[in-house]
Amino acid sequence: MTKTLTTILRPPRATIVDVAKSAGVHFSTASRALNPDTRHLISDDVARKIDAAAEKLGYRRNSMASGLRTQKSGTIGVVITNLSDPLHPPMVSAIEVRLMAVGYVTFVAGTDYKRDKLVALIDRMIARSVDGLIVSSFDLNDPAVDACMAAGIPTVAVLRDPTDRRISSVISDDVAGLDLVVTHLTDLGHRRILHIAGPQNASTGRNRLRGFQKAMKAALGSQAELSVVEARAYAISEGERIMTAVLSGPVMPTAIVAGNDMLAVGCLKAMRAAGLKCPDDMSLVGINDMPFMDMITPPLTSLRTSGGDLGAEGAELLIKTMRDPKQQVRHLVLQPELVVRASTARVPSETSKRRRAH
Amino acid sequence: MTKTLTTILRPPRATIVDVAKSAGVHFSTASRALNPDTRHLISDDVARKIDAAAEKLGYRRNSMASGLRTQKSGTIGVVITNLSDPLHPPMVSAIEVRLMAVGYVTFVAGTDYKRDKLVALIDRMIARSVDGLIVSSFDLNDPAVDACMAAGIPTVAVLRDPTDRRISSVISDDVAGLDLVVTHLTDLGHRRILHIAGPQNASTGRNRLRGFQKAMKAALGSQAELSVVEARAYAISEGERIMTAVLSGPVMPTAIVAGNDMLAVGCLKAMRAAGLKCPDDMSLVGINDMPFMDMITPPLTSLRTSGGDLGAEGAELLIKTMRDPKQQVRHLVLQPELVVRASTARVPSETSKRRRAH
DNA sequence: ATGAAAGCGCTAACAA
DNA sequence: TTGTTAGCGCTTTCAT
Repeated sequence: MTKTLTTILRPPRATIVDVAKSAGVHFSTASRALNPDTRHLISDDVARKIDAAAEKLGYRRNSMASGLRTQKSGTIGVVITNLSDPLHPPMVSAIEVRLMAVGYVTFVAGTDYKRDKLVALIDRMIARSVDGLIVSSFDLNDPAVDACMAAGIPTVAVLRDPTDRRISSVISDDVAGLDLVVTHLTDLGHRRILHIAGPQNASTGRNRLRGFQKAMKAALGSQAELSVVEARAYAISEGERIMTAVLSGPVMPTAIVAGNDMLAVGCLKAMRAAGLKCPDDMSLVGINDMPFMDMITPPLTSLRTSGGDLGAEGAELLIKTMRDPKQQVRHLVLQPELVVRASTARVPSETSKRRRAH
Repeated sequence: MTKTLTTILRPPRATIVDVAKSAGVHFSTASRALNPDTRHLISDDVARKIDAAAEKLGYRRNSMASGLRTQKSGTIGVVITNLSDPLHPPMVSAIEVRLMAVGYVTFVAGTDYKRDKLVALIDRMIARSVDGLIVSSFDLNDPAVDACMAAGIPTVAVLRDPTDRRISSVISDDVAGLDLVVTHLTDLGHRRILHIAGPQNASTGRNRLRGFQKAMKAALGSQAELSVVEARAYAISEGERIMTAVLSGPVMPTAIVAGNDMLAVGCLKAMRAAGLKCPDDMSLVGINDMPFMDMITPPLTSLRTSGGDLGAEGAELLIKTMRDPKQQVRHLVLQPELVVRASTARVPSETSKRRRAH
């Protein structure tokens, strides 16, 4: 009478031994039959008998026991900065769906842009023996990559390229994208364009800034008036803070290229607060084309990067790397697309400005 | 020479035996020292020696081995409908953060509102020996609950109440919330109010409809003109489809209460397409107050339910249930708050309507 | 094609 | 306080 009430009511999970007994075979035979990779070693009718027994007993392989033996957990860690940035959910979903299809489950966790949280999370994932890691929060030359490598865990960077030659990455082509953006704006007559750059320790921040500078030079040559301010984070509040400062400054840009949509939304708030009309007084472009950016006022012109594609390609790359660890390091660069909406307009001429002042 | 190159370069993870050897103690002593619950059994200096050895070797407990032994995996399954509904990320984050703090990691997966995906996911989570489950996609009287109970897994429902007496839940008080909404609208003079109800197999859909009807009767008595149409899903496309149909119908409501914000956004799109102005021609209220609802045009009046609170309370409840399985089943009901923005206005009088027609 | 046996790394009951 | 031992459920090598 040592068993608890619940144990009596709910029989413990069936093991292969139970299945084997019920089918009248040795448990290792049952193990082989129940395992796709070894099933061919077993005669058809015996295998079927074992299947029947397993079915009858509601057998499910104990993943911890098999993992302990095989040194594979069947789990993948997904580390992102912040689930609440709308770019991430489609990415995470795509990763999850793709990996689920090949039998993995995913641990998802967010770092909140905190370096030490990233390190702690990766450590935890390693302790959990994840079979692979997808990380979208590496900084440039991030030391956290070392931890992954030291643990020998196949890792791919998504949305960030830590520029570590040991790991594959999938990113959006920010340089090409910024060219699209800048060309769009200069075509509309803008010359004084301000870039609110993302954090420069993130590859996105750097690449976009680089792309901006390159495109400005290409479009305007020496005429280009390059002005840039660096945001401390990809956050609405940062966009708001910076834009507020800019608006109280001496020289006003005619267009803003925000480092991402969150920053753009912040800009919009600041403009609104200052009584400035977008795009009449100032044009604004975001990056990522997050959900709902078509619903805000004005609908935001943005560089579209499909989170789903990023995630799917990242998962694919990880699967390849896990299957063959000698797999060559690859860097996928997806092409973004400029979605022109109503936040960008022809630069206001001095005359029209005067007219509107009435 | 059987070892592969990588194995030679990267020594296998240190085990408790390695630590024990290095510290000159028996491995079970090391196990005790390394385990918070049993550490007090070990003398301080020996424990410190073991810590040092563990540190030196970079020891990390093998969670599969210890899980196999203790029958606890240290993992929690989180099943939601759809990560891309902006209500969910804050909820998931809150869950993750709270559970992480007590040592769990979370598997997150989405069902896409598909019944069979829910069943498959739960099955998979059970196979993975999750120690607990948080599910926000149960239908009313969902048979999937049986699977959780049969497996003896502590489970809590969040955002949905399957009304199964065996499981705890955390939901928002929809009846009280709808009363807030309806009162707001009737105070503005609205009488012909249409409710676009969520799917009636979801508790949210039902409770909101019930709350709507009750509040309408309470506010308008027999005057109440109750009209309701049921959406097939909480999706923008559904809101758009339904609203389009309504707008081509014979009798026009003066206000819409959408089953959630996604439906509301759909409504807005349809109104816009039909050249109708919100709120001048028609008022609109959403539910959930998702992120960015303050940025759309017009800023949406919505019933705020904090995804973060829901998640945090759900995690709390799960932790309690896991600690003490005999814990009484509890149903938490959080109070929503009406956030009045610009999508609701005084009902247009016939005269003002005529005037605007010029 | 199947059976036998060892062992993955850990925890916990029992002994000393 | 520490050591001994068994065994969680599974895969896999070796033997038959």
